[in-house]
Amino acid sequence: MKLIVCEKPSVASRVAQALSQGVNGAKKSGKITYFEIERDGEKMLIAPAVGHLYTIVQTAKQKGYPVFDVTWGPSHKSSKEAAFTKPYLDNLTKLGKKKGITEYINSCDFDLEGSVIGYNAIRFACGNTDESKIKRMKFSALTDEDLVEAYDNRMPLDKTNVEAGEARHMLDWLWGINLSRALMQAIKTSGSFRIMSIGRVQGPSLNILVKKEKSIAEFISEPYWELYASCKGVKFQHETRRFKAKEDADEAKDKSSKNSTVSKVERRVFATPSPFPFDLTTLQVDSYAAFGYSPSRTLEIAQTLYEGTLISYPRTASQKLPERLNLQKIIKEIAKNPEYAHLANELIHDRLFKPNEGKKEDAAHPAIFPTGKIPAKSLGAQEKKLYDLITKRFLACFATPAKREELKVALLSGTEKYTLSGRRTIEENWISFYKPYADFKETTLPDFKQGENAYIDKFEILDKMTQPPKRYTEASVVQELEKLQLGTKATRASIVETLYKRGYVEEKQIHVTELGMTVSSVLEKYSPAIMDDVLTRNIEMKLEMISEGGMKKEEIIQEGKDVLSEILTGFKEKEIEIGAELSVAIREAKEKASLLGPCNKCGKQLRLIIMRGGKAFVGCTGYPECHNTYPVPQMALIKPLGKMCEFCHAPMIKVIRRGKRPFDMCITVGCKSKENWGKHPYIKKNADGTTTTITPAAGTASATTDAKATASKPAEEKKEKPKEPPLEDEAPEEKEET
DNA sequence: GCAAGGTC
Repeated sequence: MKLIVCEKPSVASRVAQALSQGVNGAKKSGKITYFEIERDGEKMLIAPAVGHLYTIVQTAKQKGYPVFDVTWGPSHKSSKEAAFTKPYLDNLTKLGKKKGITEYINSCDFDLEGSVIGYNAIRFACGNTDESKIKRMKFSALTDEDLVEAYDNRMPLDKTNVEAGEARHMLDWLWGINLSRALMQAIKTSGSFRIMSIGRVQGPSLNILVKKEKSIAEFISEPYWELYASCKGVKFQHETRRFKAKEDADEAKDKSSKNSTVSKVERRVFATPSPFPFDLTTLQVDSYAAFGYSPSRTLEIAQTLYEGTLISYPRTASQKLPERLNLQKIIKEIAKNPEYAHLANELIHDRLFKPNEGKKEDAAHPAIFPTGKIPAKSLGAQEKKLYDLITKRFLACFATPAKREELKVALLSGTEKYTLSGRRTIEENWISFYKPYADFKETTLPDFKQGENAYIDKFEILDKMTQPPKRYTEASVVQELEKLQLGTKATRASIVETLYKRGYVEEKQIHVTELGMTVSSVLEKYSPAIMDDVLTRNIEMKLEMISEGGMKKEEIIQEGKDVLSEILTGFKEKEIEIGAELSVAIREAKEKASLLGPCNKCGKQLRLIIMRGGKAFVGCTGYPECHNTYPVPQMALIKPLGKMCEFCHAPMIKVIRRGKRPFDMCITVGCKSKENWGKHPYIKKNADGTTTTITPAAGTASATTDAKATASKPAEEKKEKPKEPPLEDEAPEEKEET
């Protein structure tokens, strides 16, 4: 009997199908599905992992740093978030105990992580210590042919890949945990506490943002002038786009004449190719642009669609859709959906079944595509939107290039030349498939003829200032990280999220906070390697040496420990100094997180106060002279927004509750701004366990027995309560931090 | 509690 371990459930099912030639063989072990099939007269078990089932843990229970002794332990024991891995691990343990297993086959993705996932599952979960019994399958597509071939030609255990992968895990842990602890320890010496982190990817990611912050701070805005001539209702700009001195613009204007001639009319038709299929990063960028969903939210929604078998695997870097996916059939399936029938039928009618592919590839997965299954009516609003984006994008890839026209007109006015250009779409083609997500500027110019006399109605000089470099958004950082090959397609979004969570960065147009700047400068001084992507390059090189057999894992890890040990010693010596520097930024961050704005009674600052028991309210920094207070929602994370309510002019706060949509409100009880909230009924939990649905507008209440209602609130908040925020889907994404 | 990397 053979046991095949796969990286994830969907692959286990594919492998089973391919190797059994269609016989299902699915078995249930609790919630887990594994497969028992027969091949060449031999029984085979095919079971899924769910990514890593094991993680690095430290060998001894020790709190400080440095810590260098680590080993593997079950993921589910290390964090609550990994609880979902336990049943998969248990299932492999159970199957591994079966008698008569002669061969264990690692059938995970063919990369370093896949080699580690499968190997750890086989040795730790299945309990096999005989390495000669382990084999490795290598495939780059999940087709029957590829899988059968990979099985027939299975390789011996790829031990060097496993070792390289292990080294990656260890080095990341050692660098990350030790330096994070060093930061926290330094802060403790100054009497504060704060969770800090830094790592091989976080460091350079923060660095990218810090560099931008510095370039903005150093930027000196300079004035410049633009000169325009209005003619036939459109504005021509002087060929000198930016005048550095007002006098020069004035002079050019003086040399111009209202009676001008059209000196050039140039028309050019050009093709705009249809878009590439979505890889994860591109999906995240477009989803951010279209809906404002953060990259990690987009991945979450995509994961839901994938689990509902509406779209293919979303964690892909591929921009290719191979023919074997049976694209024609998918398009025909989509044509059955009234929402997309007109688009899909157009492709079918014109026999357009070949997509315009991009360059990027992914060894394990094709680009993201809809499966053709028609979504249920009950699909959530956000899921529906993302599905729409993915489906229209998919269809647009097959459509023909758009035709656009560019028109350039030049005026000769006195001795001066003015130009104007505009672009418009002549044939939409793929653009009509990708509406409303395709966004092209359409400028239609009035008719101009070469040599014609054109009268200029007026000249205009505009004062302008040069603008600082644009800030990154979450989506554009993810894109930048991909360019620099930092992190992976599946982790980049969460890395950026971590920087927010640590308070190193803030706002949608990303600003680095004082804390982020200080962390960056401290590490730049004591451990510059962690802030530089050279560390990643270096580690990648070393890993390659391990997997090619030129170096041993132990050597590389020891080398890392030696370098790190020196850095940590230096850090420890300066702990108090570093702590003092960081604590200035932390105090500032804490204050910023609690101050709301001026008190309407005494003019001092209002402050969010959290009592020992966890109860929160807004008080005045002028206490005890000023007794002004406001209630705020309990069981919630409250963040000052730094702006005032337009109705009552009291400070606004953001309310973030576990498992709910964050919302903004002012702190005034019964403020006019909350009137509209009453449009939606809210559910109140009664003392007896029943719930009451209240529609504030009508003032009526009806009892129901829905047990899953919102938590009850303390007494003084009840006045504030009949005002649930609007349930609009359009609210931009917010981070949950509770 | 701290990383980065898989995945439901």
